[in-house]
This record gives sequence, structure tokens and C-alpha cells, in this order.
Amino acid sequence: MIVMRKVKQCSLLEFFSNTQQNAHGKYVSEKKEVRKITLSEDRLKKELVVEDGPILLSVDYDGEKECAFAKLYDPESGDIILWWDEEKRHRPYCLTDLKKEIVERLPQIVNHKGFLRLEKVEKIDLLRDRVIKMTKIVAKDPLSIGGRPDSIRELLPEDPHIRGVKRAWEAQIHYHHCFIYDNNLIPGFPHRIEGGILRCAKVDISPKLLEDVLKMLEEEEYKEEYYDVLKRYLPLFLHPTPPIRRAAMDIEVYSPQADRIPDPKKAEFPVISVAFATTDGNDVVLVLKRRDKKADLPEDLPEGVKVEFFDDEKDLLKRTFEILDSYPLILTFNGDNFDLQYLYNRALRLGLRRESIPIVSKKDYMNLRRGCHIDLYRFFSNNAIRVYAFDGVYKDITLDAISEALLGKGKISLEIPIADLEIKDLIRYNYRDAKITLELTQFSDNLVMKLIFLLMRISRLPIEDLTRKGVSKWIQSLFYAEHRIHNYLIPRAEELQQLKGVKSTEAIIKGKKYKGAIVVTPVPGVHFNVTVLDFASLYPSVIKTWNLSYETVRCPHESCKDNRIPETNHWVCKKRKGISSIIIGFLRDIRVKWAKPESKNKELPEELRAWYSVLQRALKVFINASYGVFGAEHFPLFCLPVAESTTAIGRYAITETIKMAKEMNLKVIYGDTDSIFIEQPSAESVQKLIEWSKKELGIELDIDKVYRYVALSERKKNYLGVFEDGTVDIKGLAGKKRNTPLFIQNAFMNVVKMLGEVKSPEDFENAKENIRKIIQDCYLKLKRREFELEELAFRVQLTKPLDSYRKVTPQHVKAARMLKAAGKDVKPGDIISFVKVKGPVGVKPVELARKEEIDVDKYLSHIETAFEQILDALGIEFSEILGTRSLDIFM
DNA sequence: GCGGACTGCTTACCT
DNA sequence: ACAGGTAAGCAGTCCGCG
Repeated sequence: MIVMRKVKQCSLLEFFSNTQQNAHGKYVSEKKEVRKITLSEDRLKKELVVEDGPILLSVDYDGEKECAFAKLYDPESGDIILWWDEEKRHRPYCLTDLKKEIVERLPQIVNHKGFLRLEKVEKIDLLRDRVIKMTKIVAKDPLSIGGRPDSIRELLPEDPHIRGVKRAWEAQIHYHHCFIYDNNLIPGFPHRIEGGILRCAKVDISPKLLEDVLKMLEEEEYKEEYYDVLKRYLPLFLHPTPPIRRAAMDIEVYSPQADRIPDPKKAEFPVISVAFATTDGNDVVLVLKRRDKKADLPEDLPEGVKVEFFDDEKDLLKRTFEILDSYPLILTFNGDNFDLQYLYNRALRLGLRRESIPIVSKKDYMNLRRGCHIDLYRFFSNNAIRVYAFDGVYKDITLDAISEALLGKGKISLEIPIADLEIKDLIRYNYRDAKITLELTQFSDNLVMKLIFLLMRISRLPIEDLTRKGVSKWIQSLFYAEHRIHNYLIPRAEELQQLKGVKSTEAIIKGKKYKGAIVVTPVPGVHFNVTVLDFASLYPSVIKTWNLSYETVRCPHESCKDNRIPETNHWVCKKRKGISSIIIGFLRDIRVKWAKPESKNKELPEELRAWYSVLQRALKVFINASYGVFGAEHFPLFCLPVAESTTAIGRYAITETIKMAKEMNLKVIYGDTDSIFIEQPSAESVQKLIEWSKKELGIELDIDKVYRYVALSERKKNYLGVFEDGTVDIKGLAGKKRNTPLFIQNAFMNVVKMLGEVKSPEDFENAKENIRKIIQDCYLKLKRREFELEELAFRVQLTKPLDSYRKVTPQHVKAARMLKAAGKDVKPGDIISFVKVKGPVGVKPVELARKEEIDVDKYLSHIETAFEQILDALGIEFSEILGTRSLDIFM
């Protein structure tokens, strides 16, 4: 039996009695002697030995050979190795709780054309905390298990306890994933092929190394469990990834209409140019000769880039296919929906035989027969990647915006349509796109490739799935693999719902499922010397400390029912450690206590430090999304009680901490979810609070940042802070929002710059004067129409197809409809730029508007609200800035 | 018929 | 197809007003 850390009320007096007074009367607590352990490169090499071998990139099902097959990358040769499970050692299957003898008498099963055999198996049923006997139904092919109306999973009898649900388990797991889990394969990690069998590479890891990492994690409660996962995961975290040989490809297609992108399904127009940027120095641009264009080369063609001209488009395609087939990995930007689709369909249209095309069209993506294909557009679109791995440095998902943000250089801007470009300009343009696509995977010593490999290892997903699917699928896959390793039965969503479909909190926002976090009402005004404390990954900590998991919250044991979760009617298991509690807690501890500190450890060689930094980011993605998935209905382990217990305990933690802070006479001026802002605290009291949290809540509270001053208005999630070095930290203010016109953004940034220079309350007077000038100047420019149209554009994203806006017609939709009427393609994800104009409609797309039409008054009021947010906080009235007298000047 | 109060929709942000 | 909470702007509706 394990004892869960219980949060108990603790008064200030009680708390202080745990500490001693020193000679000067100051309170000090016993400092734990923390031994600093660093794993030197040398130790890692000696104590963690991974057998050499080709790296597993992906596993799929080969419909023709009727077996699983794998693509591996051989670092020695730089080529792909293909492997088939030719002896069909592994077969598709599902499980049922019916006895084998019963299933044997079900004709629809045993006479099914795909039926192979039955096996008796034992599984651990976590939901009911017992071992159960089940029958494994093995079939010849995946579609016989599921995916058709007459698949075996549909033909099994109905579960007597759940209406409309069949007595089939684990039948919805894709076969290629099943193959990975059952054979303990780890995509992204070395493997070996021995006697026709594909196995994960042998790993030799010294127990001392494991012990030392365990010490670093300072974990007592979960020691045994951590030892088990650490042994399996440490090699995945530490084994280097190979530099993979690859080529990025981009194609250009002729289009008779400048703003219409050719339809890749029809592929009506010729491919006029294909560019390859490669890691092995074979960069080449394939160009179609055209009657009206001179076939000459750009003067500034980078060294080593070859250009090949073709008279016949068919030959150009054949050469393209030859190159595509010669790389283990092809990178594109939007290749799934355009480049590869276009090439594929164009080749068919021109009469090339299907077998001569190295491209395969899968259900929802494009792949290569031999190699693998990563569509970086899809990878960078992944919100978890954008936000957690890249700190949101890019907002728009375009090659231009992403490369601008990550590489510091963008696409070549075009003045004329692609079809009209001179050949040399076409070459330059086309090559640049391929080059930056490649560079997106090369910058910072191949950071993106390393990240992808690490994410593959942790999630156990093939490269194609990993780079195309969202974080919930990654976590799903990780959990499924862990279930299989421990022989746990993977529960069906319906039974989870039946057993755990209870909730006990109401959301504040209409339409949401349960209650979330607390936001403390800010104390408006300028506060000097502010320390921000925050819980280091609060929700994952809560999940770990409180043993939260789908099987432990509302567990089946009577004796656990007194182990209550605050603010809910839920209880949590005292007998068994939860699977998600262990995994999420482990990943969190690895990141917070090891990978992140090591990524900043100056004693380590640069390369190793950089590796920890990538690892730290990869873990961050999993950790940060791990709570959310339990509150997402489409997640197969969806469990409301887990999600709402997590936030409930989170609320409890911050509330208790604020209470404690106030008891200590600390001034709490703001807080959001896991942070509290304290004005002018003493170093001791902060330390005291941090120790209190660790001791009483079992959650680490850290100093997150220290501001010279913070300006708060009465608005939540809206503030401006200035660090000691003058850097300004802006949160939520309109001037920072993507859709705010640049005209306002720029003026806003000027004001912010002024505020960064403020060092003391006295400096404010000066700053105010300057701010006044900036805003007046902004006003004046508008009035005099001294602006570019683009500066005034609101840039709002279209989140769904135009015709599905039925309830209301927002302004950006109005503008988008005008664009469509003018013959431009508009689709979900597009950013619509529009300006406000005089007239009944009030808006126009920036492309169609003229300067004279601008509704200046509308913009004046936008300026007002944008600046009010800052001025409010500084205690300045907007009218004070544009006093009646100054307004007179403009009128 | 018009304007203000109100609700709901949509987007972008914060944690 | 991670979550909920907050702000802002606008669209659309209701209601009162002799």
C-alpha cells in the first residue's frame, strides 16, 4: 500500500515551528544537502552502450504481401533498408471476454474469411483491478479485424452491460501500431534484423548510471516504478540521433490565372520547375524549356547548384522521380496537399505507368515507395510544436513566416506571377524555397530532426504519423505502448465513460465541460519590485503527487473512498499507483530536475548541452498536453474525473498558497492558474513560502521572474512588466495581438520602449510626456492620412470554410467573400487582411481598398482602446493625453 | 423607426 | 481534434418609447 501525500492545513505558527531561529533571529529551515551530479560525456559513452544498427523510421502494412513491413535508415550507407515480416510471425488480432469455447461455436467468427485462430490469454484489467481471462481472435489481415461492416469486431455479440457495444477489445488499434507495441520496437532508435526478425537494438546500461539519475530525480515515493521506466527510457533520451541524408523538394506549376493555384487532383498544367536542396551536395533545379522564355541561368546561382533543362515535361518528371527515389527522406512544405499530389497525378495524366512513379497516395497523406516523406507544413502546423517546442515564435503557418522566424530569412518576394517569371528568376525562386525547406530541419545543428526522432521514440509512432498527427495521438500511442508492456488491457472508451462519466464541477464558461483555473483579480496600478512565483508544471505535478489516472480516480475499492479530492466528489486510489501518474510524473521529473538544468549547465560541452535542450523541449510537449487530453472527448482514455480533479487540486494549491502568503504579510497583487505576483517581498518570506509549498503541497514553487515594475489594469490576463535589464514583458495587450493593424502596433511598441526606460516612480513623469507625444503623433498621422493601406489592415484568420459562417457574418468573413467574388481562392487557415472603410458594409479587403475610403474615425477609436489598456494601468486618462486643447489642433 | 441593453459568435490571447 | 478562462469587437435581437 502506498500513502498518498495529503495536503493538510498548516497555520503560520505550525509551519514556523518546523524551522529554527538562528542567532540573528532569522528563520532558516534545514537545507537539504543536494549532491550535484552531472553525467559527463565520458560516463555516458562508457555506461550506456547501444548496439549499432539501422534506425527504424516507420512500420506499415503491406496489402500485397499481407504482412507488416518496416523502413529503416542505415547510417553507414545513407540508404533505406526495407524489411518485411515475411513469415508473418505477427498477425492482426482483437480480444474478447468470451471464453474460447464459446467463440469456437460462433460461426460468424470461425467461418469468417479472415479468421485464423483463437488463443487463451490473461490480461490485467486496471479499471476493475483484477486479472481476467480473455480470448485472442487472430486474423489474416487487419481489415478482417476492423474497418468493414463485416469485420470480426462488428460480428462479436453485444456487451450485455453496454448497449450497442460489442464484446471486442483493442480492435480499433491500427495494425502497424499494434506491431510496434507488441514487438517492442522503438521508431527513431537503432534496430537489428536477425534471422528475418526485426528487433530493437541491444542496450547495455550500467546500474550505477541508473542509480545516479534516480538520485538526481530525488524521488522516494515512486522509486521502484521510476527505476523500471528509467531503464527503458534513458537510452531513448540519451542515444544520439544520426544525421540523416535527405532532400527537400519544391515544385512550380504553370498557371494561366495568377491568383488561382492549380488543382493537384486535376493536374492540368505543366510542371515547369522542380528544385531539390540536399544534405549531400546534389542540389539541382530541373527546368522545363519554354518557347517564350530564354533558358539562361541566374548570375547569383549558389555554388554547387546544378541546373538541368528539359524539352519534354515527361522527361522532367522521370528525372524528378529518379531523385525522389534515391533519398531515404524527402522534405516538402505542403507536399501532402500539393507538390507530391501534383507530381503523382500529373505523371498519370501524361501516361506514365503507376509502377514507375515512386510516390504512393495514402488515405490522408502522400508517401514514397522506398523512402519517407515529411511534410513540414503539417509538422509546423501542430500547435503543440508551435507553442511548446518553438515558444510561439512563428504565428502564421507559411514557409515565409516560419523561415523568417526560425532562420531569419524568408522567401523571395515576387512582383509578377510565377508563370510570367523569366527562367533565371524562376530558378532562383524555386531553389530558394527548397533550400529554406531543408534549412528548417538543419538550423541549430539539426534541431528539428533531433526533435522529431526524440518524439518518435517517446510516442512510439512512425515518422509519417508523428509528423502529421496531433499531440493527443502521440500521448495515446505512448499510453498504449505502456499498457502492452505491462500486459494491461486497454479499456474501451464506452466502458470508461460508463464507469467514470461522472462530474462534480461546473464550468464558468458556457459550453465547457468542467471548471478550470483561478485567475486572481489584479490590483490595478504600477507596482515596483515584483516577484513572480510559479509552480513548476503545476498540472503534471498534481497528476503525479495525487496519483491521478483513469483507473485510480474513483477506483473500485471501498477503502479508498475516504481519500477525497478537494472541491469534488471524487476519491483516489490508495492501493495502486496510476499509470498516467507514473508516466507523466516521470517525464516531468526528467525534464524539470534533469534535462532542463543540464541544458543550462555551463560545465557541460556545448553539444551535450544542446542535446539536453532538445530533450527538454520534446518532454515539454508531452508534459504540457498531458492533462488536457483527459478532458478531451475524442481521446480514447478520456476521463472527466481525472481532468476536473487536476484543475480542482490546482485551484486548491494556488488558493492555499495565496492564503499562506497573506498570513506572511506578503502583498499578492495578481495570479493566474499557477502563478502569484508578490509586491516587494523579502527574500526570506519568499523562501519560506517556497519551502512551505514543497512540504505541505508536495509541489515545487519557484521564482519565475522578477520585475523592476509591473503595470496592472483591472483586466485579467493583461499586463506589462519590466525586468531589471529593461526588457519589457507584455501579456495580452491589444498592441501585441496579431490582428491589430501595424499602424497601431508600431505606435504601441514605441510607447513600450519608453516604459522600458523607466527606472523609478519619478521617471514616469518624463515617460508620460513622451507617450503623450507618440500617441498625438499617431493621431495626427491618421487625420492627415499619412499612412500606407497595409499598415491599417486587420489581419484575421478564417477558421472555417466561407459558407459555414451561418449565424453571424464577422468583418473578416465579409472581406473574404468580397475577395472570393473578385476571383481569389479563400480557404480555412488563410489570414484575411481588411481595412475599415466608410459606407454601409464598413470593410474592404486591403487588396481592393483605396486610401481615400478609410474610415479614420473608426481607427481613432481603435487607437483609443489599444492605448487605454496601458494608460489605465499607469493611471493616466486617455483624455488627459489628448486634452481638449490638443484635440483642437486636429479639428 | 431608432437606439440602448443585452446575448451570442468569433478570434486571439493567457496559463 | 490537449484543456478552461478572459478580453474585445461586432452581429443580431429585444424592448421601450406616447
